[in-house]
Amino acid sequence: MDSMQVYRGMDIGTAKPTPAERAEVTHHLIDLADPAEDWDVTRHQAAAAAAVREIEARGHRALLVGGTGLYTQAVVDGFTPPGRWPEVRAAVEAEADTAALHRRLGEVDPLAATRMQAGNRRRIVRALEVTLGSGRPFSSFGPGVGAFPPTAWRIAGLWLPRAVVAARIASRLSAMVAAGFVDEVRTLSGRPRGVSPTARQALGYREILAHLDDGVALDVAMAEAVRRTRAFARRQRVWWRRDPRLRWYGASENPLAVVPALLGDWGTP
RNA sequence: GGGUCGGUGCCCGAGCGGCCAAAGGGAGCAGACUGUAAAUCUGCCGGCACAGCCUUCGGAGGUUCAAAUCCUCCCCGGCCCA
Repeated sequence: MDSMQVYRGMDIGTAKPTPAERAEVTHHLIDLADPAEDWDVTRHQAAAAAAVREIEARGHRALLVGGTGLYTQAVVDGFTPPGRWPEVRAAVEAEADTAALHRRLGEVDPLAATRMQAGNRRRIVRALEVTLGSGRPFSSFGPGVGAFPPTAWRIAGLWLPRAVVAARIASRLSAMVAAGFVDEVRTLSGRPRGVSPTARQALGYREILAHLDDGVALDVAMAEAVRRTRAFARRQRVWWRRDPRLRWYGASENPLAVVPALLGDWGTP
């Protein structure tokens, strides 16, 4: 349920499970959207909820696998993200000074203002959009991502030495390129409907698009993709490290080494 | 052998007498986060007994109140001539 595997045609670069793997274990939340569409937490949450219902109706247990912190936690904790107010947003966007926007947020929703960093324009704009658009403070829509309420889900994290993670990221990308990643992106960018802003920022895709469209050398693009993927891995660690409900499982080299311990903990209901 | 351009903190790379422990990237580290989240954003980043002190800008000398910045020699690279 990685956030980018929902896109049809984005297979190699998202490490989408193969047809053989999917025949063995049913995977959900895959190929749900056209690359020209935007995908977001709400859609993701709805799709995940539907999948879980379906799985449990079959008497099975659902496994939520993925590294996108917000998306996964939105499912686990049942976030209820507020709606959208495009006109309000446009008006807010007109103010170029991010610091001024943050001050404004401090006036209309002080709590929200403390929850986000003064330079993070994207988040500040969204909070203002919601507060001004709905007439309710953005912060009233939920306790924030640090509440960690009790949950029926069991949460596990896989922890590998950083050098191992780095090496795996680099070799994984090389393997993807060898498997035709560049051609996949070429096909994608040639599509008449284009690639949505959300889809085009996927790890590896953004860099290969830059190679294809802007003449960035392939090796430079790949190095950037590796760099950004490592940064993402770091953000995954940071996201989950603060969640006291999560239990880490460590392996020194091969992540599969963790399976026995995991099954040991999960075997009993 | 001659000429020339260069050697800067973990890496790349600015600086070109004082305002320089030295711009800016990268890496690394620590974080933020309820509709772009594989996104976006913040802090730290020579050492220490830390409003100060110490050790850094290839090496050794020198000039100066003061040098990463100027001079001399040496070492090491790139390019050009031989």
